[in-house]
Amino acid sequence: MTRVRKAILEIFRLAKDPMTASRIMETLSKRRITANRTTIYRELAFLNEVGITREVHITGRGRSFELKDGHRHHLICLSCDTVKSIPFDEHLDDEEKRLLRDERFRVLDHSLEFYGLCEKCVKP
Amino acid sequence: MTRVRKAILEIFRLAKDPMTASRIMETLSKRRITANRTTIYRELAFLNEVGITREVHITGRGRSFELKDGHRHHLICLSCDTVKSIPFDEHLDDEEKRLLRDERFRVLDHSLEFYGLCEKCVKP
DNA sequence: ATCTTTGCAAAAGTTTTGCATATCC
DNA sequence: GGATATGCAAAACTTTTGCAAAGAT
Repeated sequence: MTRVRKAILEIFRLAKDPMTASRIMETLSKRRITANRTTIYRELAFLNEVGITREVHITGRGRSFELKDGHRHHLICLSCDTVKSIPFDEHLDDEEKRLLRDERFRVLDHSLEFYGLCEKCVKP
Repeated sequence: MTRVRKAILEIFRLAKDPMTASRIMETLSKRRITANRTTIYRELAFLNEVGITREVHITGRGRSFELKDGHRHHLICLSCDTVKSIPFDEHLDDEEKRLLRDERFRVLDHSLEFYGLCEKCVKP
């Protein structure tokens, strides 16, 4: 458990959104923590490999990462650009079973993002 | 309907996978069609804006694009790296209704990718 | 002492911008 | 002719690589 790793994990803990490499760099420098770009990319690769984080792709934000916890899906507001993470949806279990049966595809993981209007933006 | 646009649309028609900008550039040059990088990025942006294509993100492949047709979801094999597009799954309608009711989030679009093992790779 | 992480410099890869020219209808 | 598309050069941004030094257990 090293200096940079600790700092990055702390950022992930506080983050409400999936974080890109460059947002992590910005956040680190705001906190006056120096860390090289290379180190950050390597750390992100490491955290992914060992299964602490997972990769997320949101249109318009590029490659991002988030902690692996119960929140697997995302509600992305096209108007205010906020991202809300929501818990796993059981509907997909049925679909995954169907894919194994009909397509003979064994699902190991999935990624699901909803794009639309959040509560604040849907009203006005 | 111009030279480059026609060529790119033809590539999308023949493509079985979502295509990245650089794969489109490679394909064009294989066919001895000259087109500038800039033009390709602008053309991809245009096709997206007018709704002919849509953006797709597949982990390990970066930003890709595909024609908008009935095939909205993807089965991505983690072993042989092939991508199969499959039709829309109605299970999500229920989930989208639930999100409107419980989260007050109005879904306008979504992105769903399954990662796992395809028929060929699941056997051995 | 050994294995892992870090920094640095440099390269490779991706995407965007501004401006001038060509093409389309 | 006027709008739109294209090419070029350059810049900005993102990610990776190789090697040497520092840090962790």
